[in-house]
Amino acid sequence: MSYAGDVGLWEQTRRTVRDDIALAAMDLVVAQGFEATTMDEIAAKAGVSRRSLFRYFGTKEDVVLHGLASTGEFIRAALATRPLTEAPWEALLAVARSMESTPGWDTARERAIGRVCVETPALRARRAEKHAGWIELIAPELAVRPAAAPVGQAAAEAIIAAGLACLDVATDRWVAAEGTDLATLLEEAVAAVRA
Amino acid sequence: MSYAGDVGLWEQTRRTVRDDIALAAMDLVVAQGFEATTMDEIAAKAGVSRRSLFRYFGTKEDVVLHGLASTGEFIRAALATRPLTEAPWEALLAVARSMESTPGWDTARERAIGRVCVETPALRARRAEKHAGWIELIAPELAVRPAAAPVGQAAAEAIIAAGLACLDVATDRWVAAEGTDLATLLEEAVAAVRA
DNA sequence: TGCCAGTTGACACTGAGTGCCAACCTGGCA
DNA sequence: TGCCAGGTTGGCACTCAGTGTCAACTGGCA
Repeated sequence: MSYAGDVGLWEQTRRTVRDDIALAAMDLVVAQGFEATTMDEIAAKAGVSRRSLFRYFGTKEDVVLHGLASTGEFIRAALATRPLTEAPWEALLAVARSMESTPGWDTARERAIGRVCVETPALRARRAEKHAGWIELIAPELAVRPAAAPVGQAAAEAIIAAGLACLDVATDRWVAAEGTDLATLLEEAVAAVRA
Repeated sequence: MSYAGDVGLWEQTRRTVRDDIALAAMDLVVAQGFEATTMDEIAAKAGVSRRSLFRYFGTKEDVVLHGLASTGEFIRAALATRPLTEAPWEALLAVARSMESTPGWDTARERAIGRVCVETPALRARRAEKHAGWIELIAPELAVRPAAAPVGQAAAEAIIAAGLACLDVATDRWVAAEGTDLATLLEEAVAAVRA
């Protein structure tokens, strides 16, 4: 297991280039929309060849959703730090609340991504696909809690899937209405589901 | 509001052609996989031009997921027949149980679609997209129940989103393991979420 | 200086999806 | 019967996402 920093100069450079590309792409997409932005434009703006762009990101959706790449692992890691006695839903909500105050969290950027997702079916779909990947990643971490009465793998998957569904509903509302914060909307959605 | 039959000869013919295309596509996809099947092959097998195929179905995913086209409306209509005193989750589960015994339900076909979805990210994504569309369709119907204590639109959306997430988890397990029926797996998932 | 491994950019190709247009029904009307 | 109007079909050309291939480049190392 390694920390983010000790991966050599090559990997470090690659990450910087990835971030630059994602940033350039976001500018273009916010300005002209996702469909109207071509990979050629993104490549040109990022100062990289079209072919290299496709080596950094497999699909156009992935460029815009770059910010979500490490979120699944973040949630899993954050979940591992919660006390084992905590029940699944409480642990998940605690992790969600902690995200907004984590270093690297950028509310404006998240909202921009959310907005683009709302108006672009292809991005919503890809985001859902990423969420599906998180389920398998997080479920084992959730299944062992609470230590006294562990839930099964199937139950853990269902809870996480439902939680992410609540997150999607909350995000839609968060993007649409200025003012309320995301964590509150998420808690309301979860409360409705558990009622 | 009109019944399925009274839509004129043209529309009837179109529907038949659509069904034929979807059937032909399913044969090819089950045999060779989704990615390896081209729209040209589907068009050829269905005896229609490539251009017309794209007029019947906007995307390749839609051809395979044709069976889900009317499911959202089916759920909404079935929900409308449930007693208004029933609580949201109970009404939804009752509708789900009723689906397997509805005319037109084909377990083998549903399982085949589920199997293809499991192994094809693009199809999972498109299916999730369809589910998202159902939420807006069904939420108003759910929000008015139970009549004594109606839930808000936001709460209704959260419940449906969570229910569909449970359905996805249940479907994955249903496809993977022969034997158990889908309704039972769904009930287990919902029970885990509500615990 | 020359070798090695990984990266880059150019080119060509496949396949999804779209706009356009001419040919073709089909039902209504003189 | 013949003609007209609206909608359907199929062919053609096009854009764009995504992939395979290969030659040229780059930094580290003996």
